[in-house]
Amino acid sequence: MPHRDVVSATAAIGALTRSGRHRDAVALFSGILGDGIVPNEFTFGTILQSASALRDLRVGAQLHACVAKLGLCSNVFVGSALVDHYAKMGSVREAQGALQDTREPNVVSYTALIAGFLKNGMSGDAARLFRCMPERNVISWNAMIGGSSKAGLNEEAVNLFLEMCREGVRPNESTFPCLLTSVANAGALGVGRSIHASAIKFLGKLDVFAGNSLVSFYARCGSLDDSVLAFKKIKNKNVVSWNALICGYAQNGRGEEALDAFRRMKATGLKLDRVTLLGLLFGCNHAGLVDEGYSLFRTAEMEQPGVLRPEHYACVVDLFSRAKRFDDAKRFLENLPFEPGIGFWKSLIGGCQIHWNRELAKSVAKHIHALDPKDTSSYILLSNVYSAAGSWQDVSMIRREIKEKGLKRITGCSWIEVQNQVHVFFNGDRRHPKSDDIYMMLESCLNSEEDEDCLV
DNA sequence: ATAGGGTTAG
Repeated sequence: MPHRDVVSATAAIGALTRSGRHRDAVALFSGILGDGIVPNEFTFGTILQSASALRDLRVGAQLHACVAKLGLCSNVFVGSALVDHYAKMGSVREAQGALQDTREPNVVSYTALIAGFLKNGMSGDAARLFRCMPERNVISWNAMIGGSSKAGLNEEAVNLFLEMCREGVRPNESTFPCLLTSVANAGALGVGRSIHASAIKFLGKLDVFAGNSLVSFYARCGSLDDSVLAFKKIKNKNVVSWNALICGYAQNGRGEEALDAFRRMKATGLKLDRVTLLGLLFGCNHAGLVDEGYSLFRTAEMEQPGVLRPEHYACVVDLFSRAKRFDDAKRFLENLPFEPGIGFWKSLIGGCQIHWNRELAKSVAKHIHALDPKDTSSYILLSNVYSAAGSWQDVSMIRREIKEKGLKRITGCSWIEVQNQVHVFFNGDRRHPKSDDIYMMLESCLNSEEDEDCLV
């Protein structure tokens, strides 16, 4: 059916965009141009979304040219759609240009650019623009909170949320998913509990998005009971809800419970996806359920080969090598349907470390250094294998090599939350204000442990 | 009889 006017054509394009048929939307747009119908600002608003979804800069540029020819660049509606498109494509400069072309940019235009800044690692620019934009609504706050959270600025995300509440802006259901993820990243159980309470206060009931992040948040903070409780409260559980639960069990070393949750998930008629499988394999890994894990992998390989990704194969290598089944690991590695990346060899060398397999570790380290001469962790792992095996000469050789090549190791850290304050510690860290007391306590703990050993 | 910015699981 041909579209006679721009209104019905725009409606048809919009329907295609919303149902994810982006190629068809673009084709229909070209069609109506051919029919001599002149698109309006709403037409561009919807078709630019399809261009973003297709990640097609060429289509975007053609649309922009078309906008310019029609003299619509200064239109605020078209302008914000262009800003959004360029921001989503990672072309921040063009997004800024589109905002400058807009005669009277509004809260939507600014929010689109702020989201673009954050997505492209320009959080400073995002914050500056956010502070000076003429008007802010809940969506702009959500963009800042979500963007900061995704950029790893967890504390910033929480502070923004508090500030938003102080300014009297009511959070909505989109505020909480990212915020809870940030709090989980920070491991701040107490802060998360208050945010949970505030979500209930503002929203009454939580939707599946907030519910899912809550399940994951509690699990990642080690509070599995609360995680299960949050899971039970979700009305329309989807695969993400189950994944949050399964991964929570897996991360806390509860492999059997992860498997059991998976059985219940299947009973509801849901199929596993790549995250489910990853969580299950991870859970089996940490609980030593080698055969169970491998059989899950094989089943998925037969029934849903589409979900398999290199990281699943890497998990299987991990599974075998942790269990000291190096022959199985090597055979599996030799039969991969793709070239193994560096992570595969790292899995294997990790197992070598646990089981003191010096010879295998040496040959695996060669593979790793061939793929990435700057990889520090494999040097460290290799030196750990040597020191576990008592080959001190090899250890000092590796240490010298690390030093000569100027490699930096990424230091692991741990943290603890006390009264809503998260305290972070690195190895040998003395920066904490109560460092002396902490080390004194640590000494006395270590000493009493020794005493116990003596008694035994 | 059309519409724009923000959301979950590893």
